Amino acid sequence: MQIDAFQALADPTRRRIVAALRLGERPVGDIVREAGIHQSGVSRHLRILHESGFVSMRPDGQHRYYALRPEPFREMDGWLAAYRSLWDARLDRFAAALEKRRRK
Amino acid sequence: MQIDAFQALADPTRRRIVAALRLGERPVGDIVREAGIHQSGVSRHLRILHESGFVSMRPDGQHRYYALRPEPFREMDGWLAAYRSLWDARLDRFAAALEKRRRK
DNA sequence: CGGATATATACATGATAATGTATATATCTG
DNA sequence: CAGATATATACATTATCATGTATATATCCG
Repeated sequence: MQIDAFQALADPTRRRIVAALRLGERPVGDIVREAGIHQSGVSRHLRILHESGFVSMRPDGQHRYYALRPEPFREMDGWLAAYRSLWDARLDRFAAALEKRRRK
Repeated sequence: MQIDAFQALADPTRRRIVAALRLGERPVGDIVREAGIHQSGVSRHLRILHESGFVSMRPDGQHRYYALRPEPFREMDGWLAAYRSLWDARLDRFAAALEKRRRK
């Protein structure tokens, strides 16, 4: 994996692609229509999203279906968790409770 | 504000700086010691973090104290929320409901 | 005032990254 | 097999970015 989750999301076009996959898997052609850049660029962005774990790929004939994968989102959420007390005291308490529960 | 929260966090050194501020405000000198790059680089990173809303600055004599601000973290959490059903078990039922709906 | 300390900025440089065009590869259809 | 369609990749170009060195600015202290 060449680049990390944060770097993968740094590019706005990649975030648009990720958003386009929110409702389920899509073939590249669909994504190109929403991305606003050339097909070759979308293909490269998809490779980066794949390498960084954000998407899976399922070939089907001449199509390739891309779909979101949960891991990097979990990772980002884990990173955010360390700062959650900064802005939401209630959530912090909730997280502590969850943590306690998980350890039982 | 020139760059967005995702771009601000894309750089590992900036994430190290953010981490160094987790326990409260620090003067630049402290941060330089933890950042692993030259003072001028830290200063530039702090400017970027400031412009993207991640840090506040409080001058005090010849020192400048930087501290984390909550807004961009909230923003990131809001972004993540749209994908939470992907991976958060508590939201599984919600996701299933959405899926069912989409197929109709 | 004058030197020391803390921080920011200008400049040059090397690295990385996003993009389009053109082309390659694979698969489908007749 | 031949053309059409879907996707990926090579290449060139341009823009952005991280970094160090050197210097500027501001504040402190004697």
